[in-house]
Amino acid sequence: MTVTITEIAKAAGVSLSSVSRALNNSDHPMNMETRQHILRVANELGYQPNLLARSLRTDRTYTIGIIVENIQSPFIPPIIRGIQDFLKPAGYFSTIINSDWDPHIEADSIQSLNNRQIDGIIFVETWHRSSNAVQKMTGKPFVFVHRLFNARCPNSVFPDDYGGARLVTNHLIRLGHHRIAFINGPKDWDASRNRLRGYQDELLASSINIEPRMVKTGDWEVKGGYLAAQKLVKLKKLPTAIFAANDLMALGAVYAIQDAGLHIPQGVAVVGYDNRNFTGFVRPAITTVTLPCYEMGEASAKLLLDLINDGVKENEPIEVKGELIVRESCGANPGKWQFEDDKGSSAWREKRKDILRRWSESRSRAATNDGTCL
Amino acid sequence: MTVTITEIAKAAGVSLSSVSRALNNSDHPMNMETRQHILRVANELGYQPNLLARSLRTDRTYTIGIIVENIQSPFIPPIIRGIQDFLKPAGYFSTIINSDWDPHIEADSIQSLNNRQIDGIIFVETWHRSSNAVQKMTGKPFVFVHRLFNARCPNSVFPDDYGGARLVTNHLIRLGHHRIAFINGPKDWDASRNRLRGYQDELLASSINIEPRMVKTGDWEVKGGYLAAQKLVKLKKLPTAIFAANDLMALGAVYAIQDAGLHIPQGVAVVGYDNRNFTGFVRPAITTVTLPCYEMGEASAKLLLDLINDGVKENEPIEVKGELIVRESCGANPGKWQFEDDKGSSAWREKRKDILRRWSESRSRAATNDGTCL
DNA sequence: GTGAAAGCGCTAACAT
DNA sequence: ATGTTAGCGCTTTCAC
Repeated sequence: MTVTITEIAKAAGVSLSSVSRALNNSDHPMNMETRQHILRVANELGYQPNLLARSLRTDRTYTIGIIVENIQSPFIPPIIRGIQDFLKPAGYFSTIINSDWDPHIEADSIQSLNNRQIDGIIFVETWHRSSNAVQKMTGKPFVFVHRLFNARCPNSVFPDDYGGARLVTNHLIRLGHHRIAFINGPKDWDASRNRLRGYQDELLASSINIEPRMVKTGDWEVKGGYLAAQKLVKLKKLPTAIFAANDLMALGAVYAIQDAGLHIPQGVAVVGYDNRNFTGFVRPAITTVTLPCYEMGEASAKLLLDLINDGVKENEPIEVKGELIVRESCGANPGKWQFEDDKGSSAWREKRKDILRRWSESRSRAATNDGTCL
Repeated sequence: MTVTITEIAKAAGVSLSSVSRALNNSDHPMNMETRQHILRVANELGYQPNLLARSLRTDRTYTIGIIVENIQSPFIPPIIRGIQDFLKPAGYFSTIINSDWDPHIEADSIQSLNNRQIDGIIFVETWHRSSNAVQKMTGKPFVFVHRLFNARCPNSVFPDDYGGARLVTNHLIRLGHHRIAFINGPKDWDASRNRLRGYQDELLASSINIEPRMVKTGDWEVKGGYLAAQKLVKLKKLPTAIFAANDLMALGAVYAIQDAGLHIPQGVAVVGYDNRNFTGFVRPAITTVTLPCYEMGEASAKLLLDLINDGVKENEPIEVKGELIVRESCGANPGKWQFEDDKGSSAWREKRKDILRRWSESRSRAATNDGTCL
């Protein structure tokens, strides 16, 4: 018993087109009273538009596809949330697909999304060229966000890893460190290259020698950080600070330093990168730079919307800056540290205040829930 | 220049209906050769079906809605992944919406999803009755998964918190512990109630007295675990083991025990609950029980599919069991511990092997990428 | 076994 | 300012 505009037309004693015009707030000239009348009738009948039918006519679904590596990866959910928060006011929904790094799955996904007539696609954490797949896009716009290799391409959004690394290095130098070691990620990653460059350039800017033996390569994991730091701690001239290119390796470095009988930050200071959730509640809490996932999500959504609406084909790549989060492990906050809850990314924290208020309201309502459901 | 079945019909010299029948593998009787011919022509023309148009006719979109509290919450992504992995072979896509615990947002979301003619909805981590909202569902099936309060309702999937707590308590008793303390979550949560019951029943089953002073209430966060354990450590008769109702509180307990100058697990053993990612790489690595998110996702997807296809209205609630993950903090693995990577939930690990293989293949391809994109 | 035709619910020319 | 009509691309009854 779904009510259609035909029903409304009959009930209101007008034509289909008038109903359509009223409901869509069309700029076609129209009598204010009939419009009000139609709206009232639609409301009384409990009209719900069939967006499928509308989309079939208008060639716009207000749905985008988000193709991610794996929704369980740590950086993906905040990126998605940024996208969705930006897209929601514009009336867009999003369909999320995991590619598991598989070009075939990715190609199939693109095709399926196209068959569903989506308005555009955001690729999150991909790297390959998807050339075959993208050709099937039949002219729909698409955007890359946090592309892990060769990040700089048109219509893409990526983190300012170079700037973030300079932030960290500068912070350590200001704290008086001159012997700063660097534990990098695998060499072929853009993030590794850019963070290394930032580290080096900032040392140069302060006229500090870059010593190759102070730079080790890890694997992005705790273990790699541990092994690298173990070597650093055995150097004749000990580094006074270690900058790890991500938080997991920073944690590994912390362990290696502790196992060597040294204290953090007094013996060796440690800084990480990414602002993973655990950095706020491990001991010592780890100073780091945010990987601005939420903000990258927002930026990519904005970019896609521009592409959909304006038809500008090629935009400059967009670089999003991270923010230094000073905790215990760098030594800048001696004795001042308190536990930090496990509450997600930084731009998100702003939004969260509001949500927390609603949550507690809702909670009190739930407490009086009689236990039956529905 | 999109090609439609009309095009195909012309090119193949047959009627629309034949094309449709051929493409849909209809069971309508049909000449094998014409079918083959049509399929060939469709393929040559690069035909892509317009699923919107099909759905408008068939009243089935092969799309479901997933309404989550917040996609950034730790347990949500693995649940989503479980849902999507189960739904994918059946050809379903999913649209994800954040409700931020707000009943109004939830109601709006349900309405929007209905307007888009989705086939069903999975509610993830909700609790309120959504009564107004659900009435707008116009008969579409829906399922609750990991409902946080009053979990047991028809067509719902929830974790076996009771059984998990018994698993932990039994494990500790077998390790020789008799004085086992419990740090619970806030009292009004189902998870708190059920985990407490499991703890108590397992003690009773081993004829161990339940001492009220051994049970403290926390806030699910590191800080609450810390404060609760601080009190426990000051008791005249020290507990030899502390079971915290989640991993964050277990970590807080670890800190409190360490701050009291005791060792883990020799002085006091600690066990958590949930199997959060950090439990594998903090020191000591925390023994815990998995919250079976991925599996709950799968179960809820299966349930929804049954609801969509069979029209059975009310199914028994489904309880999903967790699994004990023995690490360092309980003392069962002295000296055997190695770093554990940050790699997500347990059922997921199985699937991951395959994916990792594809990743490395893909990586080598990426390494030879010339840097241009698209 | 094949084709003609109706219509899913809606929008947008094109009339009036 | 309102109404009539022709589709969007597809499935499915109904006729032959």
